[in-house]
Amino acid sequence: MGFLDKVKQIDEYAWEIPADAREGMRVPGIVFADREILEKADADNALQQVANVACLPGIVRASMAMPDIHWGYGFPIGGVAATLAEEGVISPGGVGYDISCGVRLVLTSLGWEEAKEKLPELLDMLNASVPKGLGTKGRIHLERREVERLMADGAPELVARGIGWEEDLEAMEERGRYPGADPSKVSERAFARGKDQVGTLGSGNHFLEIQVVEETRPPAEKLGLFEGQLVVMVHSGSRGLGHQICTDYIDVMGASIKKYGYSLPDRQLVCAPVESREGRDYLAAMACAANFAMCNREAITHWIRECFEKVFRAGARSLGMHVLYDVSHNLAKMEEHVVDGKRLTLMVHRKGATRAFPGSRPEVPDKYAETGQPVIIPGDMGSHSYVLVGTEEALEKSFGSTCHGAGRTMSRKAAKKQVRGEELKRRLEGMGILVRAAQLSGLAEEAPEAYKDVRAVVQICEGAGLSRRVARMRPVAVMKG
DNA sequence: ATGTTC
Repeated sequence: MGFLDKVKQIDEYAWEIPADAREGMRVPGIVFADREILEKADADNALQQVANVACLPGIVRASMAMPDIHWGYGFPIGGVAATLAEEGVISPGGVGYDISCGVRLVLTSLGWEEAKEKLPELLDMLNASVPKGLGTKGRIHLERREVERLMADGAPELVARGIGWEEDLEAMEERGRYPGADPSKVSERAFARGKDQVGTLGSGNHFLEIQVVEETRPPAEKLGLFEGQLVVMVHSGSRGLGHQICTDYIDVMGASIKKYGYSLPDRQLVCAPVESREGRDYLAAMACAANFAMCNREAITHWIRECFEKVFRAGARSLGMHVLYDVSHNLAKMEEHVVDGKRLTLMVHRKGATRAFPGSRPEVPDKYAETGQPVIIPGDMGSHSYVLVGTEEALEKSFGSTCHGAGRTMSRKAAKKQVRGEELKRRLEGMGILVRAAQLSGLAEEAPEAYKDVRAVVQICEGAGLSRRVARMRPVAVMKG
């Protein structure tokens, strides 16, 4: 606490923590927020974390945070930090425990009016088809070598096995294959935790939701979105695999920190040079988790399509079940950016922040060259979700990044104490939202009141120019671990 | 987020 008096307002939605706010800061902090969010972030010690991250070796321009900022391990959730690829560091805490946690949106050509009668049947079938909850095993059983291939080669390998469609790859970052993955850098323990978890939802804030598109604006039509449309949102990550990889490399880098002579304000910021044995090994393992997470969401998509085919008695292709896009909001990526007029190769850490590139970037699929990259923003259970698109302004202001969701405002523990799962389920059903939860206590942790207002978060991102709203969806059915 | 304190 106590950073608020040092913060300077830059414009309506941007605040600067000057580089002299604490010892060791190499760059300022920039937080995209309104006053209310800023004050909460300070009370949460998250502003302090923004300032801490500004001390990382090789960080450029600023340590940033999106309006869904809240306290996290070392780095704030909602944080963006770019370090020089040659002289800077990579830090597992800047990616997070759930490596490549992300969201995808599966479209349909169905209108809500024609589909709503089938909703309970559909939800029950999805509930029976997609494994969920803590410690869950999946339906795909693979030999060790096969899992290694998924980690090394990503979603194309899964598609080659008949799970998912070839065209889905165009709707995934890196075409479903994060480069540089090396399964030999993944520990046996990480391997053991992840190997049976391909195609599982998980728990916590991970969910599968059926939603109805409520309001659209251009270029919605170009993205295949229309008002009244039934869509499916999937939020999941790399499960036990990513968690263990993060744990392993926090240990590895904790042991090597002295060797590199870094003095950091928080032990949780452990890191190693991008160009070091430890840094390269982490990135090779992180890439495995990224590929695993994309395969996870792709396998879940496969079962979603199967359920729709059974319930609507039509092929998934004729039901228009294309993937709009699959975003990862916990990842570090090597990207080129212009900083102070110089083109630099940077390691961009996004932790609870989403890449939001304009169509001009080579990373964006050709089909989105005109519209910009779709960004999928889940709200909390009782509220809306959004489709945004990336902007040129985001590239200039935030290394092409925007928010990732509403952001917690209450700890899981506090939410559990305050909300009863049974009551919440009834409340949501009273709002016309069907609920299937593996555990009612898990539902309570994710209660709407434990989150910020996603509308405000998205509005700030748009107001700051970091992305533009294209569609708003309301949930009609939610499935949680 | 997470075989929820190996």
